[in-house]
Amino acid sequence: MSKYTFRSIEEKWQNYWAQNQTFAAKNDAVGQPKFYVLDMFPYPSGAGLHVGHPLGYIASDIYARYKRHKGFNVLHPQGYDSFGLPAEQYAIQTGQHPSKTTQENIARYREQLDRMGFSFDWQREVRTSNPDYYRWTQWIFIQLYDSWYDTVQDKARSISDLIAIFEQAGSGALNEDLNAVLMQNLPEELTSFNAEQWQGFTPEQKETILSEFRLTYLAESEVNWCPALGTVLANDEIVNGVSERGGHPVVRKKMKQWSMRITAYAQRLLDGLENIDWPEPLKESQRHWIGRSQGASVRFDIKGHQGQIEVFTTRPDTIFGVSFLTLAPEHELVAALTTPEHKEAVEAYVTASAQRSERERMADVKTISGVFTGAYAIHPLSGVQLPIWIGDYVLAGYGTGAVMAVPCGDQRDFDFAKHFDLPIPNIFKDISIENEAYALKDPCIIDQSDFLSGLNYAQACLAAIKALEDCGHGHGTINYRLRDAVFSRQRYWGEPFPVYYKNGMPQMIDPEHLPIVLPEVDAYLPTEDGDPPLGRADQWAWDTEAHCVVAKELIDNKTVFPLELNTMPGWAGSSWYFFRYMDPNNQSEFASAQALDYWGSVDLYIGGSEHATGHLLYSRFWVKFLFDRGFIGVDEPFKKLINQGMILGESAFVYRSADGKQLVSAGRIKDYDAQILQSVHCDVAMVSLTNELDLEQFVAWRPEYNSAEVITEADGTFKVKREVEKMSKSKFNVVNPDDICDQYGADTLRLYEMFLGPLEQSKPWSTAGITGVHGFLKKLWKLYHSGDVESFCVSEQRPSSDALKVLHKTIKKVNADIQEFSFNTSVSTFMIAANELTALKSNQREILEPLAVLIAPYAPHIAEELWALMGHKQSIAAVAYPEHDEKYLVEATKTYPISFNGKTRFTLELAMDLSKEQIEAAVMADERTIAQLQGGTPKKVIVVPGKIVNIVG
RNA sequence: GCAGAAGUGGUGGAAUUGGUAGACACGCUGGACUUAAAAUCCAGUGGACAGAAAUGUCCGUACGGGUUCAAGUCCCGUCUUCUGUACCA
Repeated sequence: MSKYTFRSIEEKWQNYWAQNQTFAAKNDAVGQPKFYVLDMFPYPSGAGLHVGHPLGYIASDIYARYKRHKGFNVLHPQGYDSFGLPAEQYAIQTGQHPSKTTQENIARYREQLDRMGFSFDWQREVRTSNPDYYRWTQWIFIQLYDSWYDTVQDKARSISDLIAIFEQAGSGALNEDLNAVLMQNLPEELTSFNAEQWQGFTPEQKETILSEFRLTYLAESEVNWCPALGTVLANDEIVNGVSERGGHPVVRKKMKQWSMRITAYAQRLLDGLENIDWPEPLKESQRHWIGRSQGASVRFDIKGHQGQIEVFTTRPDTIFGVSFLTLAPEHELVAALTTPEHKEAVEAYVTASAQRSERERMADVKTISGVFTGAYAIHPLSGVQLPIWIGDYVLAGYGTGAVMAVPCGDQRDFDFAKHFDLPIPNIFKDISIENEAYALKDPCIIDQSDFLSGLNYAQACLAAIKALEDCGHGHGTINYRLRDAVFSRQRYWGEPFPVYYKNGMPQMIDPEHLPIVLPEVDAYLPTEDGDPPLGRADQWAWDTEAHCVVAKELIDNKTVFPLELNTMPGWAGSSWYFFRYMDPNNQSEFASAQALDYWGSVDLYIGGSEHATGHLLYSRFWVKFLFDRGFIGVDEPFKKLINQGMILGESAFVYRSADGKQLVSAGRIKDYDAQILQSVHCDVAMVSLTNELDLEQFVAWRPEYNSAEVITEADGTFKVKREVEKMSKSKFNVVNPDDICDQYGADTLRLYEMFLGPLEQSKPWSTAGITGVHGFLKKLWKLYHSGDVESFCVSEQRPSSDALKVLHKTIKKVNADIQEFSFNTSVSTFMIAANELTALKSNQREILEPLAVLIAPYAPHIAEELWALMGHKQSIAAVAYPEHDEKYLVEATKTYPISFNGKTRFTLELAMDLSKEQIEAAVMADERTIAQLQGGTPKKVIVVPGKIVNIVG
């Protein structure tokens, strides 16, 4: 009866927690502090969970349980990021509806998660593909569409405010930044208008202007289009200019797509990083992604031409070092500028670089290429004529797609100038630019630069900007690398847009008629015309009278209109899900003000670092937007973030000869020419802990080796070679947590995953050490049991001071460890405690009750069982976490009374813990120090066994 | 190239943040129990040298310097490995 039967214990308590709603969070806990612990929710893939997935969940669960013991009202929910590509790919191949696949996968995930004893509040589960959920994703989209960013108040406001401004005062009421927006993309007649002119614009003209301000807008943007596959590909789906799957050619194609104006928030996204507790590397990569650089915008007039070329530079101090301009091949002025005699060469160059993929261009940085346009720009300060070149080292996507080339100060400009034999004026005093450009800003003086000569970098920048502003050819500015985010996907399995088109203009559907539910289609592929999969839906038109989705054939462009065919990207649903957990069943709002106010932001967020510039940036953007518009009260979603490391797999390789006729054991490969041997993955399930392969199983799995000659080790075994790789189905190195739970139990799995090493570090999975952790749990169990029959036995006697010391030492360490997220060392601490208490044969209630609570966050099942055996009726989850008492830890203090020569007493503060005997021996042994000791009471005495090293004070 | 993190026994990893390096665990070796195996328990386990033994001495935290009574920890330089990112003007 009383062996540690983990299977039945774990099942019992998992059922108990589910039935009693032990971990339900309250939205109205008066007077109780709240704590919100969140995991990055998973995409439910068909492969199920492997042992790497739970690592972060175990850590967050320990913390959540710990906080409950500490008296917090803890919100610890879980859900699914259930829109996504794999389910759609599977649908394309099999015709099975992605929603069915997704539901099956979720069921499997849930089963696996339940076995590990997580304290999730499942009442609050959310799924991004659920219409009740994406209804609010659509709602947020509409709010973004109905908003603009006011750079004066530095926040998003309703678009109706902007319309009111235009109606009252026209575009003149806008500040400089906002006016610049008007100048950028609009036809000239719309760039400046007064109130009457605004009133006179057609609705289309008004909309064209407004869409320059809306936080989500339709724009022509470039995509990677693969005609053969009939779909758009992401950058990482393209390898060497052809599609990863099938190797079909990919072209860049402009398509009308929704974009998110995240650039409006660039500065605030940067500033916000200062106030959140995130790992520095992750903040660093967000900073880099946002890529703020300060400099100047300079406009060059063009000889014999109307327009201007605008460039961005971080070095306005080098303005007199400019010897030519370079445009990106895609620059809009290229065609207009090029003189007839250079037309042919320029066109050839532009076509050639258009055919090179972006990746190719980036990879190939060494080759210098370019072509002269025949046109000249006028230097705004000196009036000198500067040749205008085209070069593909200038990127269309950064800055203005044009640079002022300063060969003496920039290595790329220098190389370009050398290659095409362009002048390289030196504007740095006493610095040689014979062989390379001088790119440093600091210890140099500007020379040969008119009024800038003699100034240093900072002075020259200010003076140059002032001069440019005075002559109307530039101004100081800040440039960001961050681009607006394309928000349309030509896919089926994503949120439909709440948008229909009236005369080609997008219209939002009234939020009260949401959700717009994903329609049925006959296949999950694009249409023959290249429309996205939603183009196949029959029921896909909007009836503006009945306010519902109707059949496409009813479209009459009077009351029934076509709906948007794109869907939203994966990050749409994941950018706000953490708010939905607060009030998951709300039918009238995405969450109630009361719930949002109570829970605020996520106190602790645990997940992988791969989301640094995706999910974690977009979420911050949406949260700041929702904050601006007054829907929520916080402007950062995640106060503290921890990246758990990845658990890697240990792949196993079998060596075979190239013709497959021989299999060679790992220890014998040195006898063979390495050239002719190949390694192939084999399933780790067929390999023992000593790397021995079960050949029978292997041959059954791979019958092609049925007749192969097997070269074994001397002892007749066949060994594989191990290598650490990412865990993946295709590498046959996946370890399923279910198997571990079957063999050792969930508590062992939880402790072992923590024991493997620091949470934030990546580490290979190896089952080798798991028996140690399992043995510890058995030892713990035995502490509460006695005798040969191992019956439950806890003594009511007072424990010894040694036992109390062990307990309080453990309490102190574990409390400190949890607060620092060093879960690995607290597992060791538990093991030490169990060893010491076993040695002391200490089984008193006063020791064993706190011990059970202490371990409950880590190994909740066994803790609950022991707690119940000790006669408690309520779950251990509600018990206060033990606090240590210093009085049991006397030896940890560093103050010792010392007497020698029979009479004198001193109180010494020591640099390390030593016994009284050791200190006295040291004092007596060191005659040199006795005089010093007699002179007063030293502050600090450095003692190592046997001698005193130093006395301070 | 740039940025960030790291380098400790056969292995995973500890080290109170400057105080006896190698906790804890795996593995290995020996022992107890057993007909035997498994399980369990006990002991040993960084290296070298000396000793029958307890024990002692020296060397040891990637490498080379430095600061300090004292350095895995702090400073300078070098090497290596990961992880991002990249013609960013």
